[in-house]
Amino acid sequence: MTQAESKEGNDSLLGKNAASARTPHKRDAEATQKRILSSAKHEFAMSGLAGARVDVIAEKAEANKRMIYHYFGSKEALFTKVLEEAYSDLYEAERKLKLDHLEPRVALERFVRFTWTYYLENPDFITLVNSENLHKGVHLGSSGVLKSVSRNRLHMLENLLARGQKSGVFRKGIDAMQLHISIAALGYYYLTNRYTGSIVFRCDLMAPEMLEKRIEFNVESILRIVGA
Amino acid sequence: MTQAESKEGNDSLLGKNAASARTPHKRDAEATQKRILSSAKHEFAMSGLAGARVDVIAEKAEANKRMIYHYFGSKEALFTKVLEEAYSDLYEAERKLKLDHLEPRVALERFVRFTWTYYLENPDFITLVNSENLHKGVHLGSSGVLKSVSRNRLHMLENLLARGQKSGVFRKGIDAMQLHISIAALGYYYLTNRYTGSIVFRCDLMAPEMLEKRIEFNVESILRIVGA
DNA sequence: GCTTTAGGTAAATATCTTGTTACTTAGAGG
DNA sequence: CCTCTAAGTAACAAGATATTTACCTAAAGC
Repeated sequence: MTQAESKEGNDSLLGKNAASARTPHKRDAEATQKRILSSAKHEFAMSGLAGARVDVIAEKAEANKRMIYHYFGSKEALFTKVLEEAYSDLYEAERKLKLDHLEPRVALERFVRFTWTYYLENPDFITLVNSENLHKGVHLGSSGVLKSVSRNRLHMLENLLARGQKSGVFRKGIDAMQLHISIAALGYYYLTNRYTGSIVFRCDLMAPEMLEKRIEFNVESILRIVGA
Repeated sequence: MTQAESKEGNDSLLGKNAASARTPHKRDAEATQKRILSSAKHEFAMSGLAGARVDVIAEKAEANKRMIYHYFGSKEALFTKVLEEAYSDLYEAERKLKLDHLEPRVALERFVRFTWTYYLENPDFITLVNSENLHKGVHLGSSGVLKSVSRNRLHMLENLLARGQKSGVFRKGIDAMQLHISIAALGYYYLTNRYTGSIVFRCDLMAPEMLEKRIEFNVESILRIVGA
């Protein structure tokens, strides 16, 4: 080693290969917080609150443990922030769905498919929610963010149901909350229990053709539940 | 200690308050293992694999940590055993359901209610399964027990569907596995996410009248899904 | 250029936690 | 009664782990 590292040479420490690890990050509070949040989301999703390691979160964020405490205060506060972001992201994606102008059955089907696809493409969301429920919701419970963000959570579905009932394609008396929960349930359960499910049913629940079968079953099921 | 307990005096497995905690247990390998398993089930269900503490498991079992390693080998092996037992218990309860002689729709409804009630009365089962899925099913995957126990898991439901199709009350082409998963999903999701759900929907999902509404919705949903 | 401050680093600390070791003793079988 | 095995206890070792402390330095504002 000639003189390769002049001053900030924070090399090997982590086993990553390319340049990104070498290049010390420019001082950028916002970027560092983002890296920490992203890393934390991944670690908490992978190992849960108790299983995740602050050291690993810092390392994967290419940041220092000290920064975690500087920006977030504690491991639990970081977990709370991660959860809030996860919910915000889902709600944001939901809001982008424009279902109001669609025929009710088409709109509902689209919502079912959206929910499924979101879970499929954001597996972290599911394990984070599971972790929070293991902890009895204490982090979200004391977080104003979720409460404000999840206001009118059922509005869209209520509108949809009302339109469908009016036009006669949906039956009357459907509870929007029960339906919302059911739409989530049919996808969430399948995906969150994909490992034990694959063992119990002796097949790969994550095989593409199995996923395909599942979403089609879910769409048909929900349409039958609301059908007039 | 007079002689109060003759020999198998395994007092209240858990929630003991006064004397029983003091009285040293008679030497009884089987009883000790049972106490450890029961305590471990509770702790793992409450805190997950990473969050549970071997010390606490031993203490609550009124046993010694050493005994855990003596009888089960490691924390993970104990977790595996707890899981195996949890699944066996569910399957055992399922087997006791005698649905063969019932009219298909009645039998199916009974199965939906059974599944719901089992989850409701055995909340440990849900969190244990969640924990195992967080760990990608590695413990059950390498356990011969579950594999042998869950053979023919769909047999009952397949029979039921066949009978209902024959008599015309169920439509044709229903996949027993998809239906089985859906029956579990509608109950499991609601209960496993009861904390975050109560926050998001601003109501107590565990209030008796809410539970009542949910199971009725689930029964109707499943019957609609299979309806001819 | 100089000062100040906020972004950043490394090492220390105090506490936990799993698993082990060395030891004690009940009680079954002779 | 005596012996020997297996149930049980308590204390320890080694390594993690969350959080803090002491320190450094880039770069923004003057």
